[in-house]
Amino acid sequence: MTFPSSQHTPQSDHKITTPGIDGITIDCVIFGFNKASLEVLLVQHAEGESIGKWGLLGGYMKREESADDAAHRIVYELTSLDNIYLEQLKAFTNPDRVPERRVVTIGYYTLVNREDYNIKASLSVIEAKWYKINTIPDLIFDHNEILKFSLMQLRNRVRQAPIGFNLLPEKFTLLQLMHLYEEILGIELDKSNFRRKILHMKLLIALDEKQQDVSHRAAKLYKFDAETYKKLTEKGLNFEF
Amino acid sequence: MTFPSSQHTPQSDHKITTPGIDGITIDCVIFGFNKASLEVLLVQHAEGESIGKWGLLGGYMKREESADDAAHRIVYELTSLDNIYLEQLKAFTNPDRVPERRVVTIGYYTLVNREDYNIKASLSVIEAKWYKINTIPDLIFDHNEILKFSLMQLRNRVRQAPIGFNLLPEKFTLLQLMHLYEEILGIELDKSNFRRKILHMKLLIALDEKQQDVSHRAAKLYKFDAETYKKLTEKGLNFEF
DNA sequence: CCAAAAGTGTTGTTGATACACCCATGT
DNA sequence: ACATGGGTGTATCAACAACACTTTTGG
Repeated sequence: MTFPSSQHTPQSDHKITTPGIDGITIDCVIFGFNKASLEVLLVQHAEGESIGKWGLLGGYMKREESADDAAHRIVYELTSLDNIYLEQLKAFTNPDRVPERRVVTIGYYTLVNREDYNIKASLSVIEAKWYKINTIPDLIFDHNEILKFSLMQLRNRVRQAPIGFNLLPEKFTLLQLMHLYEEILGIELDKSNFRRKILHMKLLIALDEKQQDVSHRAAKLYKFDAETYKKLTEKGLNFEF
Repeated sequence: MTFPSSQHTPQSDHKITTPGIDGITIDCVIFGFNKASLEVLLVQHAEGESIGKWGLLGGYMKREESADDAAHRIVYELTSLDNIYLEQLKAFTNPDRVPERRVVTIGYYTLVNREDYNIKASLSVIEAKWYKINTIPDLIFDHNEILKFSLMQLRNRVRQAPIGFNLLPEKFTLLQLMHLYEEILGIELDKSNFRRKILHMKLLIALDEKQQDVSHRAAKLYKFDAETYKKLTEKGLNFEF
């Protein structure tokens, strides 16, 4: 937008029509997939007024970084995960979302492969723990709302683009992938129809490997084909199940 | 998120790790539909450093209002439009999106019926003008980017929910609706197939009225059926064309 | 041999697509 | 009469759902 004349900028005058904001934070919903459950990484904070309470991983956005950069940094500081799938949800701006102060938060969600992940001791975090998404406790501030929104967003996005792969190890079986979709979308899928549909998309590369140490017929392993995805992504892609 | 210990809050210390932000603004992409064209309302600002330049309608978010409230207020102040369809896009946070100051903006888009609309003289706006979306000039700051993002979002949302109706008068013909979709999505549709599909959805109420003063066979008028939409919306709805 | 999951095949139904055609009305 | 858009009907094809079936492997 355009700024009012200079004597009304937030810098020169904090008290008039635009008293400004006390701060902008980033809060990040970290999704993981374990066995057959969609889970979220929550943290218990070590300092501040919300000490001991569970909440999303968050932090301040610095003046010289974008929100995307801030989100990547904050996730990296805790998990050492790099190059992860990360997407902005929206800004949460309810004036009383945080008591006392006027703090706007920009919500993010990320999809991580739990095998890669490795919690670091962090200055501001006592503990971090994965929660199944149907057993989420009461969280600080509006974090339950942010989480709910992120789930909606995840369910929508997962139907339109193959982002679900980010939750799986590099090599996976078709049924693992199917269970992932079933869990995220909360529906049941037909094995046969799922195979046909997903293989038709040409998004998977069949590997010359099979599962090891399973007490039943070993399934073929596949990996996601990022190349052909790029080609397909331009003309749209239907992921409905 | 959780705050660091009190001596590090943005209030008590502006210079440490979280120097904060100079302000949060709202910028709003106002879409309208005229004849067969999708258009956007742009404004020319009367004051500030960007005087005379075209940009999106924007303004500051006040301390005591949410971003949604601010967006509604800002649109109302210019157009007197109330109860309009309005949706947040995302926060735009590039550190140098605005020179000199660190200003984050929360983008919105709205769909308005151009028949209802009535520009008001506004303190901060010299002029407002509708631009066809393929003839958008260079805008201030990152407003071209915001506009581009809003178009993407509009194209996605319009396939999933019947929000397009907000761009039309209350009573409309099937071909008007079809042209709207053609224009937004940039595709050609088959008249016959479109009719079948849209009427099958039961989202339209056929009125006992016809077009007036047209130099060809008058078309039946329809209106959007908000009731059955609510019922359908819970179990999802496919708007693909 | 049995349990458990992997993987294949078949069939009916639905819905999208492409087109051809007739209808009403103002000039 | 003809141009313009309104409106109907139909044949073809691809996608999907439902479900029955066979295969492999460990215990």
